[in-house]
Amino acid sequence: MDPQQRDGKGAVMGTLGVPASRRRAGRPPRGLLSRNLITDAALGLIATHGYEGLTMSALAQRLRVAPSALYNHAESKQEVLRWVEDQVMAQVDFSAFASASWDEAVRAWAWSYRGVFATHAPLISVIAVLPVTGAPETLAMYEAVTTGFLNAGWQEDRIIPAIVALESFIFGSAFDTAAPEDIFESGSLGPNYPLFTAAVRRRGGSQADSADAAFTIGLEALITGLKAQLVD
Amino acid sequence: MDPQQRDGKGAVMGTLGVPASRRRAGRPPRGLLSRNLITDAALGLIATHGYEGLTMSALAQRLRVAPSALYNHAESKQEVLRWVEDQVMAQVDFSAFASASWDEAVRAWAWSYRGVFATHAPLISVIAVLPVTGAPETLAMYEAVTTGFLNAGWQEDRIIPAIVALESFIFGSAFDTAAPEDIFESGSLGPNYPLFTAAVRRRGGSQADSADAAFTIGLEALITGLKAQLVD
DNA sequence: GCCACAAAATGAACGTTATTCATTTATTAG
DNA sequence: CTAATAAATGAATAACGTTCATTTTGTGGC
Repeated sequence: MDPQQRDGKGAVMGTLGVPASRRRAGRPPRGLLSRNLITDAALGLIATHGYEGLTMSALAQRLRVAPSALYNHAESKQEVLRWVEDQVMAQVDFSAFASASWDEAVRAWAWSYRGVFATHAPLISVIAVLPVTGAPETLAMYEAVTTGFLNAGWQEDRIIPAIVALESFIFGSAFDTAAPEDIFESGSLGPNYPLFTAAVRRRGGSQADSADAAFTIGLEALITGLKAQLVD
Repeated sequence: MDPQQRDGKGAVMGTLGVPASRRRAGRPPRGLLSRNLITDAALGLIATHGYEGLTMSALAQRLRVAPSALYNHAESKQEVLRWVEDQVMAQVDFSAFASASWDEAVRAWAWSYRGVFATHAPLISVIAVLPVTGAPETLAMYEAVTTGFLNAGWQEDRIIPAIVALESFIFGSAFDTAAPEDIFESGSLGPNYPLFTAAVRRRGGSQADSADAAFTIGLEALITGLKAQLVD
């Protein structure tokens, strides 16, 4: 797609044509790349072309640079992904922990968290396993959430497991938002599974509605259940 | 790795060496491939070399066949992955729904489910979005779970959302089991986030223990919370 | 029993992808 | 001023999924 973006013809040109200015090799007077520039370009690419569109070549093209130039700044694509991850995490709104009740804060935070990662599902498998070391935005979120839990009277040793449990549910739910309308359609095999098929039919509404309903039910259950564990 | 599995030397050979019998082109007398053979080989490959090891070339090599031969049976690698998926789903134990109480059944099923997908994490992003159409093992599980919910007195229209909520938590938790020991180690940034850092320190034990603890807390909270929603 | 056609294999391509390396140029430290 | 380093290009590479022409074999209809 998009045959030759730069110019064409190996000819030296310049005799007539528009700039076309292919940069010659060698360090340029002023740097063309930086961690921030790369991260922003990656986020832009993801926004317009999705995660399949995020290739090192496309990234380089968007930055008007050769692909190999990226490797002077990032060790690998994985590292770029890590930068993106922290930026994405910064979009999660945890402000409610500073003001609202524990219930309300968890609710607001969880909805925001799921919303953000619904559009960044491919990051989930990376994030879920990635140390937070060197991810300041992520750490800032955890600090705020921890504070909220402490203020609500949570025991210190129960906080991290509770956060992990909530996050697990949020991540799983983020995947669910991308599920197609017919995910539970059993097709020709349907009659073999009558109770399930009937239950699926009772659950009306669009897929977005279904995903929201499941998230609501699960989140409220978690909030209730966690609070119950708190008192004993 | 494994330099030349087939033979070596372009020479015709046969004058002395062992069989080595490189199959000549053309349809063989008896078929060498089938959906089942391919699925089993894929599962074997995953078991020994993980999901990074599951390539079409490796699959072909294990089946002693040229890579292109696979495409006479599977449309794509994605399709092979779908076959694998249904086989993996068959490993989930949902038998408790036939005998135990709702609480006990959900508990047993969820632990089994998480255990299975902890070793098949790369499948999660596929499964979570894949229609169940034509996946009999998956459907059998849903039918059994639905039955268990009905017997426990659940309203038909609340069952699917509840299952989806539980699954979301299970999938997210499966990712968590693969997290490294130091996932919450804030490193040099630590002092900036004192409450979080302290809470992390209070959570002792290995990563496996931590993951189990978070899963226990979340699952018990979900069970409690869902039951609470049931009565109102 | 022949014959056309479909099915199933090989092996040689192809287009992407991430990544590496030699080379060139510019900035910066001593 | 000079040596080292940083940052770009462009060519090359290996791996991966996939396609295609070709060959051989099985099969169903006359």
